[in-house]
Amino acid sequence: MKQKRPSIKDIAKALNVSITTISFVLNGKGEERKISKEVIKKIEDYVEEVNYRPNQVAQSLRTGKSKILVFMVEDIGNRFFAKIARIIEEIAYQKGYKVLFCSNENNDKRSRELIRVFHERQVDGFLIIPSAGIKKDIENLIKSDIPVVLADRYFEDLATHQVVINNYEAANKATQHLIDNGFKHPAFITIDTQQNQMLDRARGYRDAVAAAGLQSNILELPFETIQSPEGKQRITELLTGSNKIDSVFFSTNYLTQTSLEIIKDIDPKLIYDLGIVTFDDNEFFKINNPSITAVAQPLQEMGEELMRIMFKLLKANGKEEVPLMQSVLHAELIPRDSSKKK
Amino acid sequence: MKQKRPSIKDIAKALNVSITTISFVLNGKGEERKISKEVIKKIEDYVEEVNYRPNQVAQSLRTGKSKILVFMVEDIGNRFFAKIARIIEEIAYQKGYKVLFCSNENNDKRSRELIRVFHERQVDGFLIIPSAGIKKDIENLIKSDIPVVLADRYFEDLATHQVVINNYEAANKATQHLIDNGFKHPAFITIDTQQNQMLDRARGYRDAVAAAGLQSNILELPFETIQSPEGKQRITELLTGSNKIDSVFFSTNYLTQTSLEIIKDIDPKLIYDLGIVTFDDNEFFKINNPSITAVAQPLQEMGEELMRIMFKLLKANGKEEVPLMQSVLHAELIPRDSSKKK
DNA sequence: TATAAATGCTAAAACGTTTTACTAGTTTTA
DNA sequence: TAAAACTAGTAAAACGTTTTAGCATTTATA
Repeated sequence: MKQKRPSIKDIAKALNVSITTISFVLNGKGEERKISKEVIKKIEDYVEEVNYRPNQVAQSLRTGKSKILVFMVEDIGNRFFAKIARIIEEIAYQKGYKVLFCSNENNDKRSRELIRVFHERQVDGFLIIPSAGIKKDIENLIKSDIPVVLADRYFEDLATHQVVINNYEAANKATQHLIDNGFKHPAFITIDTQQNQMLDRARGYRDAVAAAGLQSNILELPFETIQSPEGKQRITELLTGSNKIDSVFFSTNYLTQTSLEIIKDIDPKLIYDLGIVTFDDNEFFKINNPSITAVAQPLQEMGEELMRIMFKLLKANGKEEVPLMQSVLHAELIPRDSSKKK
Repeated sequence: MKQKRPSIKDIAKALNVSITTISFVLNGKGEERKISKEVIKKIEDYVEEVNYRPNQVAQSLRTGKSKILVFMVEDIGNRFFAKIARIIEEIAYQKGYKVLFCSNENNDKRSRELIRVFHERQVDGFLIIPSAGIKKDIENLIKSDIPVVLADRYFEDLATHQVVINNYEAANKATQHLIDNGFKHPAFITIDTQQNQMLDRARGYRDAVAAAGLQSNILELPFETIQSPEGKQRITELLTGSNKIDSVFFSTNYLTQTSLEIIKDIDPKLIYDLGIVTFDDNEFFKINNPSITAVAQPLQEMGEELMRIMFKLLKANGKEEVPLMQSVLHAELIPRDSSKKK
């Protein structure tokens, strides 16, 4: 028979002290509240003996704190997000926090719904990779005095704590790298979005191309069409079209994945001729033939920085004013074979 | 100024009805409890108007239910787990459940700690990919009448609800596939563990090799050493050693990844000669040169099945006895170029 | 016409904590 | 030696729900 977990009340009865005293002792306020050594000892021993654990739900109700953070990403199944999630989980765990992950599918409605649900659940803080249209919701969240840190992207005219990378510079260098290696017609494949990280990458590409006096060639695909026949058709057209390109820079990992499949379908040899650079590294890029040049985001650092800021906010506790914390980390270009001129 | 969220008490005051009545109406028991149409309407309208949402922590405290499930995996950053996580998240979401993911690093102590923490947090159910030494803990968890479903592996002499795949058969076929394709010396690289899914895969390999009258050649690496120089050294030895092997079957994705790196390091051409089959598919296997033959686990189906069982258990609610639910799903061999005899 | 049943609602306990305000006794201070 | 301060606690409210038991009225029944 499943016996009930002991509550603080049971302990009080067993030891013949008040609930209050026990609570003080358990929260390390024994000394401060002048509880005698003996009583402290007695309580601690008994708690140990019956393996008492405070009911955290009751604690949450009383204190309004849940020790739960939310990390909202586009898709937890995507390597980029999953890796950061793992890092965040680890850091949170060490400080006694749990992390709820959720995927917004880059969809505003879904994002909104998730924010609402978790806000109700009294989570202590939000780490968010925002979809494009939820500025207002983020704003409201911040107004309600709950810690919020954005990652990967942000909103132009909304002051938020955030951790991003130098997208412009990284994209610029990556494009430059192709040009330096002798490619004359680098194309850029990206998604059609107003998200600033993508816009920055596009700017980086455009400026590099312009600086070299070359022609810019950008293909923007709507997010939803990437896996669809239509999206694939457009990529195929770019790769095989009359507008002779000799290299491609992909703005994000799922575009790379889809496109590499297409490249293989069109002509298995094509990958050896085409110059390729992609945003977001992957273990298999090193292994691939040819190995794939990538802009590697500093995942570990991003996770650490996000949590550093989050803990600052949690500590400030909505009481003291905290200065805006905005970090720009540096992505690293990892040159491999795919960007060598053949 | 951050105004407080309205509580049921505030509504009671505003509408001049009792808290009880409101609670009944909100929980859809209005009719049943003979609350008049007008009062129901009044309450519903007002709730809508002030956008009232019940405090879920208070609900949890009172009901003992949290609407939170835990999915414990080896490493949420690993593709296999991340993909299932995504599927589970989606299904849970539709039924109003949230999912807490956590990584046990294949470590018993960590697993134990996580189970304890979440049990205290009153989560409603556990989906667990167990590390090898936590049988006792799983047993206790089940005894405490909380829904538990194991995935990917299970314990020989513990009756649990579970979803696994036909590891023996899948490994057997994969090995057979190499043999059928003309490879005479297939090796098997796996991790040194007592986890039954791995033992089954090893058996599958061994039996296939024996049936063909060939020599079995197994390399077992301790989990911790896989990324270490020592582990790499042993893989290198197997691949280059005197014991001439012509093909390899990898028992799990991280072994494949590490090994492919090593193969590339040893000799970039080697991958074209060596026969390769791996457990766990990956988007990049299709793209790779040569494309890599893989045993693809039915991720979608696994997630769905896990949740189907979980919801059955949640519905039974510890009251009624439920029959043991154990599913064996079928992994599919996807033949690609890496297993063709050159 | 008295009683039983149905109607429409509410008071209050309970879930398990934290925290504020208090007390009774002892010691120190002026 | 009376007042102040300290010691070692405790009682009870509060967090926001759900749920049991019950209470007036009104309606149906015998």
